[in-house]
Amino acid sequence: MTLIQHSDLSANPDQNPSVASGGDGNWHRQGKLWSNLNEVCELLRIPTTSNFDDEEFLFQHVQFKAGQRIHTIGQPFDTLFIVHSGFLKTVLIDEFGNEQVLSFPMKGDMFGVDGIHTKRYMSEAVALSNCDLILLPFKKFTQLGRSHIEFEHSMYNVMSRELVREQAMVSMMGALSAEARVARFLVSLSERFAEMGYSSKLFNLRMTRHEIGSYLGLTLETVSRTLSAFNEIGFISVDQRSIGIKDLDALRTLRRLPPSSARAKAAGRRAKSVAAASVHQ
Amino acid sequence: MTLIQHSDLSANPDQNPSVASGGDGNWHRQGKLWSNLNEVCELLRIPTTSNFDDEEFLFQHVQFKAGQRIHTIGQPFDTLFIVHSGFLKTVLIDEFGNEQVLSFPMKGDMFGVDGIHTKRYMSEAVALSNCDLILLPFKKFTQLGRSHIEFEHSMYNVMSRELVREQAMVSMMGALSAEARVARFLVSLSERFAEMGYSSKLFNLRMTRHEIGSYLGLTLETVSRTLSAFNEIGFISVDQRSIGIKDLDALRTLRRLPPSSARAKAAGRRAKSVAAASVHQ
DNA sequence: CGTCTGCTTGATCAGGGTCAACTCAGGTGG
DNA sequence: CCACCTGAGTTGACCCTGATCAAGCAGACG
Repeated sequence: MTLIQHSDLSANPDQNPSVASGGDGNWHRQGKLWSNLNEVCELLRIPTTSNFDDEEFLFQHVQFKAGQRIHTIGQPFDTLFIVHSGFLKTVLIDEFGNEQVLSFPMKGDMFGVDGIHTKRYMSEAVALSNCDLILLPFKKFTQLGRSHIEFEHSMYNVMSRELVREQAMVSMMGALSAEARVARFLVSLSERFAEMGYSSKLFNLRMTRHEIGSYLGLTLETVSRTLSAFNEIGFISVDQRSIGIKDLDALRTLRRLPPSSARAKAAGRRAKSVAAASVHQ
Repeated sequence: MTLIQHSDLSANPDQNPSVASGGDGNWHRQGKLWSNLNEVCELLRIPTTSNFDDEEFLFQHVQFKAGQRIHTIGQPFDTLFIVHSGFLKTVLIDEFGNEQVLSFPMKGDMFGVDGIHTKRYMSEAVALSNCDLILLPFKKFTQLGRSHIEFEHSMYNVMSRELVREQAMVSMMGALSAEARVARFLVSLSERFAEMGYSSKLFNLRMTRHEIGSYLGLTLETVSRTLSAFNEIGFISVDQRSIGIKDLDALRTLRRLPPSSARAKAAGRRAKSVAAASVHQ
């Protein structure tokens, strides 16, 4: 079991968060317990033309503490989750217990979508910090799509966005060098923090080197070495979990190992090539 | 707009059947031009409780010849595609023009989903063989979801399935050795062919070694070498594009190949059960 | 018939995985 | 308060997997 250190906390993860019974009250310490549809859409960064201020649709919040598991692989699916605050990871566990990090959901991200297909979650979600999540019961979700047409579009939108993100991930894993992967990871983190209103120049990693490595298809040693190298070059400053971005542009355009050849070769087919390949060299 | 010769036809797929001729009629050589909702659902391998035999909803087919492009990156999105017959690839093109294969859509697969988010296709789809595709205008798609509830579920289903597939892809690229990737690729192809009613033991690859390599995050040389190695061991037989599966179970459980020194002996003894050999991690 | 593209195979080399030693921070308990 | 422990992180040494470079072959096609 190469599981997480806090597994003791998640000892009772079966206590289904979607129960939504107002009975025990220990999980609403943050005070904010419900969001309306407007807030949800805003959080998801999807445009809403009409006004959903009506209290007709309210969505419950649930809090998790760092280390707790939100859902596990194989658990029956009935709820989607939206991150209101906090940081998480979603992982796949292969046939022999090795975990593969798939994403690091943070404010405005949705997860649990992989459960729709088989009606069971195909991945596991774990809180990396204390989290405030919005529950989006799948039933309610589809109902909403029917009654509010633009919300329906939004949902397709979010799912499509996830798919595009995964595609970009595959592309990165398939083509980029270790340095380029780490660099892009830092850039995307920086941008994410900026979107969330935090500093894009100085932030704290919420995940371990091991988790970063798993996410990027690298070992923790390689991640550590690469960060050190960036630090020496002056691209960033590193102190444990604290990262300072010094030269974002360098990180953004960094690529070692130019995948070579294959260049014009690909366009070959009947050469209707659109491309307009912005060359950088 | 810089598209294929059929772009004019697909630009306006909602028109009634009588228009079908349209002028140049070379694309309806297969005779089958329209499918109803039942056929579409069956093709997508999603259960349908009710009966959609009504001719109310008909979906136009379009044929493409090998090498033709169905859509390109950046092209305005308005249509999803379902493969009725034939083989395709979808590719991402990075900033330097290198192509990364994302999937090999075949009968029953849907593609174009990545266009929903930004209203532009984020990938390019190319026919690897002559293809018969079903057009699913996104407008019609969402309308259907509203009027036929189980169809709506089905659509979420298909999108979720795609996402799960991508996740598995990421996991594979991040964790598996070259041999394991090629082995799994062959297994999944075999299973796909079985589903489609073809032989799972003997089939033809529709894609080049280069495309396989791109899909798996490997070079074409590595793919070629790995296939040759599998051939020597007796897992498969290879002759150019023709693949014969000899030991599916070995391929399925393979993680790492024994060193080439030991490999020669194994091959000599026709040893077949050495499959799940040395494991690391 | 020559050319082109796809495929195979060999030789070489380096990126990054593996193993190991060590430091550091935080938590625990005497 | 300090000794101790544990897990995260850093760094070095080594070496293996798979990329790169290169040569040769076969089938398709104008």
